[in-house]
Amino acid sequence: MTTITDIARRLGVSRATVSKALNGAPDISPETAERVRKAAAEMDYLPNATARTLKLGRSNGIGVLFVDKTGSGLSHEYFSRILESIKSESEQRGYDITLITKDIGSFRMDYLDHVNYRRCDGVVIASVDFTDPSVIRLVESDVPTVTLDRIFPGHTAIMSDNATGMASLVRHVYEKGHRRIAFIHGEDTYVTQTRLQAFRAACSALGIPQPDVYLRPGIYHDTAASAKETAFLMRLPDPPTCILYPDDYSYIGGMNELERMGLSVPGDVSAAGFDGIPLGQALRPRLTTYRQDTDRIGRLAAEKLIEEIERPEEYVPEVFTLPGELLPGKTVAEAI
Amino acid sequence: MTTITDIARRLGVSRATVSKALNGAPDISPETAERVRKAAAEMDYLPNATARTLKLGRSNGIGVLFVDKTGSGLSHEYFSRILESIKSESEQRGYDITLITKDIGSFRMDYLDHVNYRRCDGVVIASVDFTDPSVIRLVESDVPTVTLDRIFPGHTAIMSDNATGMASLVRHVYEKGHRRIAFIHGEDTYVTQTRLQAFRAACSALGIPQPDVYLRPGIYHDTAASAKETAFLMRLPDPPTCILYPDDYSYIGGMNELERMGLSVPGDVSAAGFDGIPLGQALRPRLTTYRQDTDRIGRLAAEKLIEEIERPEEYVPEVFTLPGELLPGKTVAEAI
DNA sequence: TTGTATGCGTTATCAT
DNA sequence: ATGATAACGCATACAA
Repeated sequence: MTTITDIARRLGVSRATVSKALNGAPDISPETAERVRKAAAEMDYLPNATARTLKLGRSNGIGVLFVDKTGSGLSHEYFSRILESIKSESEQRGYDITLITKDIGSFRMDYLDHVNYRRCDGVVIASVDFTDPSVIRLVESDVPTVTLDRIFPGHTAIMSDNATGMASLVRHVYEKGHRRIAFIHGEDTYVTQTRLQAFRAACSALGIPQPDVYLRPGIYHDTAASAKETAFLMRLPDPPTCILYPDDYSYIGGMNELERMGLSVPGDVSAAGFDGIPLGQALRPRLTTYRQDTDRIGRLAAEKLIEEIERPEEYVPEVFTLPGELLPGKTVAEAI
Repeated sequence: MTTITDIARRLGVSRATVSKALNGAPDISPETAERVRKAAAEMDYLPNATARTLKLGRSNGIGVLFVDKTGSGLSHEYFSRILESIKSESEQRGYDITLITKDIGSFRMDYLDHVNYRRCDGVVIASVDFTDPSVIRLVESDVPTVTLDRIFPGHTAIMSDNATGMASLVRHVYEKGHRRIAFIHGEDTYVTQTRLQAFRAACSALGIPQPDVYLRPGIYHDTAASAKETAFLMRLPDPPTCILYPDDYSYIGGMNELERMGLSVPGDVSAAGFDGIPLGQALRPRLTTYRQDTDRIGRLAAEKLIEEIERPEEYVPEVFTLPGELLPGKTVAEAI
């Protein structure tokens, strides 16, 4: 672990000189700068992030907050893909990633405490309960934050285009001839509200009837809940001809339930998911769904967060809505 | 951000006293200790990890190295589940997690450099190319490491029981009557070698013929490679009646290829995967596979790593082999 | 029992 | 152009 002091000693110069040379300060002679750089390379010098952070109050690290209420956490394919893209974009820009949590060890802390404890320069907030006071406290602190799929006034948010996604799904199944469309939606979140609203608007615009009983409360990423609601829907006197699921993964629950009931997709009933994860595309019949652009979502989140960190004065918070694309599969048949 | 100095000032004591009181030093009077603790709580004091790390040379943070050659990285369900369990176990024990990479920003560094840069107390190494010199350098350094699915002499390794897994799969399909069993294996890694060896041993023990042409080189988590090898196998004059895939995910490639060829699973050919991820269990027919215990693997890795960090003298490296379980699905039919 | 002094590695200010 | 010095927040050896 060679330090700046080692280099200074070897070259017979002061530590200040070495530091300046390494950081490209203008008041160092080109020859000295070169000597220092050469020595640093030879001695495998690497700055100590800890010392630097202590001195500068900046860590060159960002925190990522990922708490999935269903407990599936990182293993939720949609979010792990986003994490992956946040990570690679951050690295390129010189930041590494720390996973943020509550209550690390015996320390009782909330998210903001953890962020301060590690001096994270900013945080990407994804997949959390946005009503959690700890989350609110973090967002309202002066730590730069970027939220995913949730808007906080005065902050940057990256939104997957849920409204357009839902609208295009409804239009798609409408064009296939469906008029009795049920929607199993996720628990009450901003995303869910957006989708519900878009669902209703699209149905109205197309003149599709909207019986209340076709709107079922499911849970994201929860196959049991979808199974239950699927059973409920199909036992209705007037069952839907198409069911929209909260997400691709939860469709599995419905799929299995339908099989149990002796119903085939899309022979007896059509279905569509949301997310566009590989899982859905691997199913047979291939799932009709709306693909969210996880790669761009993650990259943009990291990019904007780092912009805010590095140029706080010029930074203007914005809401970005990223389009996805309809992925027509084989689970929506022409309705009779 | 209140510091130890703020507390000292408010209480009219020295910073040393505050520090000692907070750390439960024995040479502080109970009353003083109590006063300090109370003030700290009131002032929302939280230690600054950076300063502490600089002083102590320990960060209370561990690094996690996760590089998937196929580029799927964290989005590989098997690994993201392990990461999730490493994370929750570490948190409980007072450590948080930094994702380790090469070349962060303009700094050219390898894994060990990154670990030193952040002063990680230890590293869990998973899913990497273990022949990469950067990985070797990290393992051979004196940073405590725990590897997953790969043994390095003198280090702790957590092994999923690949040998038993492969053996039980072979036995299972044998009992279903299969004698022409092909194995599409992953790229050449320790895990692959273990499975290949177990496959051969099991076949020998059961008296199953092993034509070389039934042993195909696939790639983990790569559907295209499995598709290609599947096509090859099924065009053989004497095609197998059962194909074992590198993992559940890559089976998808084979499944789709078989469908394209007009062959049904398990009607025309049987198949099995490896991993036991939800994806496989969601498929219809449900995939026969061997489930690896991601939860225990991750927890044990974190537990052992932290033991080594905290009690380096007493620590004895060990190799742990964690059993999984056969998950009989519907993709292996009784052979004629 | 408490306080003083020192240093961890770095950078920034101010002299020289 | 270079160097001496202080400071970031904390913990510890040693002094009082």
